[in-house]
Amino acid sequence: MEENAIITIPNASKNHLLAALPAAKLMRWQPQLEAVEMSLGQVLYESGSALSHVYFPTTSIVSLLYVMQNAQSAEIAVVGNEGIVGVSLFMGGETTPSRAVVQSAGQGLRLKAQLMKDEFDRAGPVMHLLLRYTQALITQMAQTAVCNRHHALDQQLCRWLLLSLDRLSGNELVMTQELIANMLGVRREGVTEAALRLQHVGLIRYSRGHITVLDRSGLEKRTCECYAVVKKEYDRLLPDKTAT
Amino acid sequence: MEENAIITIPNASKNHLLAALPAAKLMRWQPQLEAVEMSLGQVLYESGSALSHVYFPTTSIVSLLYVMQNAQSAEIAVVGNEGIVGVSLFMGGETTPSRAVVQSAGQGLRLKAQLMKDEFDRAGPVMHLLLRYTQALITQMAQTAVCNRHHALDQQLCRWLLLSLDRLSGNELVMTQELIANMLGVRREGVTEAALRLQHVGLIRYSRGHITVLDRSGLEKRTCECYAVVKKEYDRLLPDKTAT
DNA sequence: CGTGTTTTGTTTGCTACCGCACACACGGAG
DNA sequence: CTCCGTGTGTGCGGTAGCAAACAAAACACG
Repeated sequence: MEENAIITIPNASKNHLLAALPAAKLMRWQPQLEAVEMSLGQVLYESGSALSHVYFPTTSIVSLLYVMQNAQSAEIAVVGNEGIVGVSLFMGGETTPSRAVVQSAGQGLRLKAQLMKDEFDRAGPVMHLLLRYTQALITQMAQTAVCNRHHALDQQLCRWLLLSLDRLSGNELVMTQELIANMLGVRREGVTEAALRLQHVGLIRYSRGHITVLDRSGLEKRTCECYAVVKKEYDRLLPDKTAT
Repeated sequence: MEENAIITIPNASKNHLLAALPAAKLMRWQPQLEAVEMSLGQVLYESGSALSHVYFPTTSIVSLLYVMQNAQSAEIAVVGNEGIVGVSLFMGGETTPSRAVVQSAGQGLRLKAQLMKDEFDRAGPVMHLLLRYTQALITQMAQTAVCNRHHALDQQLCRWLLLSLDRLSGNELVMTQELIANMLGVRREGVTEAALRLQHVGLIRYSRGHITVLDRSGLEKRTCECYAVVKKEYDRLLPDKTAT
């Protein structure tokens, strides 16, 4: 269960949420923040199980997804270096019906559940920051519902690529079509066809689990409004402090 | 804009959230709670606009829905006498990209935005109650996304009827198929066909905007797991105080 | 170098839902 | 009673995504 390799360099705050903390607060947290390596497919928490830690991804991406009784799945939201995994901890429910899975391997930091709760219950700026993040997450979920209802697979794939890209640096994703299909809750063949279409118009290049985005603005043109709605809401609720 | 008829009987707390407040707290709130009549189709808040009040439905149902640029829509979640409309107020974002529309006419209570914020910022039991409610709402949204992805219209209709029924008393809904179609984000004809199927097996009776549920447990058997997941989460996070 | 595995590409029906067009039918207003 | 508006039922062709089966690459490794 505790298979995370502990890294000795507590890779400061490449996580935007941590970076947005008051400097003094962050200093106080440093000793408690534990750097962890997150491997592809690793489950951070299971549906209905209590959380031992909250996670702050830095170079990894985590998917929140619901797995149905018949093993079909659908992504609810995605969390990367802009956020935190485990909001149900401070929201008061302790558990959720969804599962958190590492979708793109990389590093992150984690904090013991009790410490997170104590800090939240101080009801200071940290709490308000976390709540604003949670609202952004809510918007992402809402838009996922809309997108699932109305938009074609091509557009959804573009949205998904863009959301993932925003949460990593670089323009390459390590991700098989099979994996993407699980996230989007569609057939793998459907993803193959959609990806081929994107490839033929020169937006991406695909090769055995490696996607290179060649034309980001082209993707933005091709996707549905859902991406922009979500992006705008994250930018509004969590302005980038490093820009000041 | 202020078209709500003010009722003189401040119909105490048929709203479960209000009922779950500490008695002393509720007493203090009473003078500030304004009873309002909510009419079918009334918009409580518009996408992106600031909230003047939060609403506690008592005998009404409110849909949170997203309206796309091309005027298609999809319901994100539904709020009735178990909840509150306007969580973005205390979550800190002030606005959301969705719209709140009265889906079933009836009464409710409302509270001025500033009062709600002040109370929330006390960081006491009220805050924790509201956050637990918000988490339940999150689950509903997540499950809406899953349902939109994977389940057939018949099952979604059952889920929707049950969710609405849980938020009202009685076994009748006043609701045209056109309206339901807008909520589910499907064609009106699709709803007609699904409703006919439910009618033929004796689960409901439909007549010009009036749906009578004849066999509730039959609906529960026919719907997808999404309904149970959401119901269970509401029950878990917001245990019914009147039962004690 | 060959063999097995993983990942991607292709094909053939099939079904649920869409978009459109139109028929009907109930019920209130005159 | 008749008319008209709002709801509801139906039929038709079109299509996106499904399910299943299979082919073909790319790679990994003995």
